[in-house]
Amino acid sequence: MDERRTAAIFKAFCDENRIKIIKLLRSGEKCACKLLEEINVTQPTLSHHMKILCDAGIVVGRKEGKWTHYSISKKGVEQAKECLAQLTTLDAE
Amino acid sequence: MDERRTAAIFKAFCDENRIKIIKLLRSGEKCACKLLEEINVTQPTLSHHMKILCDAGIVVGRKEGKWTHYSISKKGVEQAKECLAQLTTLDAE
DNA sequence: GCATCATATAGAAAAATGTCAATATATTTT
DNA sequence: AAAATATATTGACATTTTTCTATATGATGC
Repeated sequence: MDERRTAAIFKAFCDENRIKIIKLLRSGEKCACKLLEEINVTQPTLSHHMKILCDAGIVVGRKEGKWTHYSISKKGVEQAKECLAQLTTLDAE
Repeated sequence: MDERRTAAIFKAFCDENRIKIIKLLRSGEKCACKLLEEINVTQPTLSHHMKILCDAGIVVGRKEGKWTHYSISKKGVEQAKECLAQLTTLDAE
């Protein structure tokens, strides 16, 4: 995995508002309007953060009518964990 | 773990130069001057990144005479892994 | 003590990121 | 079709981060 992609993945976790969003999604899928009620930013700012979280692969959005439902991506989380493990494992000597 | 601390931990992994530094340390402890040879930044910039990595707990510095030897902190890495796991595990229903 | 080497700190400039107001798009409802 | 609702995009501004130059600190060797 290249450095640029690794950085993009972990950008999901290096902003306090995004961490709050991820924590909210631990209890299950939520639509953007529900998330908006719970974090103290405007709607365009939330939309911006959701894009970064989706680009990182940590969150997925599911469109249904006029709503977008967001949830934590099990697959994305696994990739992040693997990436972290690979990055921090010492080389065999 | 609070959001501010979580963000500080993952800041270690969201800059391309810091990821390069971590990768260099996978082969074992290295002094700052050795790292400086391998990444394309000035000495004060390297020093700045090393501070962020140390604050995140991912890297530790060991002073020996005029050198500082940096290495990956097994403990810090474990904490980061736990933090990531906790953050991304769905709540029990 | 003075010169040298390795690293850290201070301060400024440049680049990236987070934020908001305004507006666009797409869907549903009336 | 028009109004209302949910979300995305645009563009501007503020803050934060990254980077540099210059300088300071601290250790070693003469």
